[in-house]
Amino acid sequence: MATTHTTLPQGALLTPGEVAVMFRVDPKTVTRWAQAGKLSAVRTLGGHRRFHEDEVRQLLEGVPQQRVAD
Amino acid sequence: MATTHTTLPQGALLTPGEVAVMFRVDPKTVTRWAQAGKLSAVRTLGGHRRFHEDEVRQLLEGVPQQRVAD
DNA sequence: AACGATTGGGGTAATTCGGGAC
DNA sequence: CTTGTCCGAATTACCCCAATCG
Repeated sequence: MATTHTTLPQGALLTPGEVAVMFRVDPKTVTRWAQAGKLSAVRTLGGHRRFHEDEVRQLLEGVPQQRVAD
Repeated sequence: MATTHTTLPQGALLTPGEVAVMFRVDPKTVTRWAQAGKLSAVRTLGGHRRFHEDEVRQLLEGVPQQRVAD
């Protein structure tokens, strides 16, 4: 397979379980974050969520986000 | 406005493995999507499946019909 | 024809979903 | 107000091995 393929415009995707491990929370909590719009989610054709690794990493590193209310 | 896509130029074809990477799923899962009719598949003469890059990209961006908020 | 890598088909674990309550 | 756990049902992941791909 050649490496000159334009197949990943975004980046890697993470499963809910992987994100849960990174944040040390329950996968269900990650789901709630997605439902609350705090996390962007891509859906598989079966309805499962996949999260952008870049976004998760930024949130983990404490990159300044936009607070709703303080 | 209507479109002039009576005969869309068939873009590149993707292998099950490539589609699997894009969705962060197992290649077998992509096969099941094809069997379920959720994905249009082109068959090689040997029976292997190939998928339309355009269709896959659309599904990734989540634009089946109407989906704004989650 | 031979080769490594991928795919297909089948079966069986492991995740995830969704709702709802505590 | 957020998080973790419970449940049933659906989806997905990993195991095998034969066939196809390039």
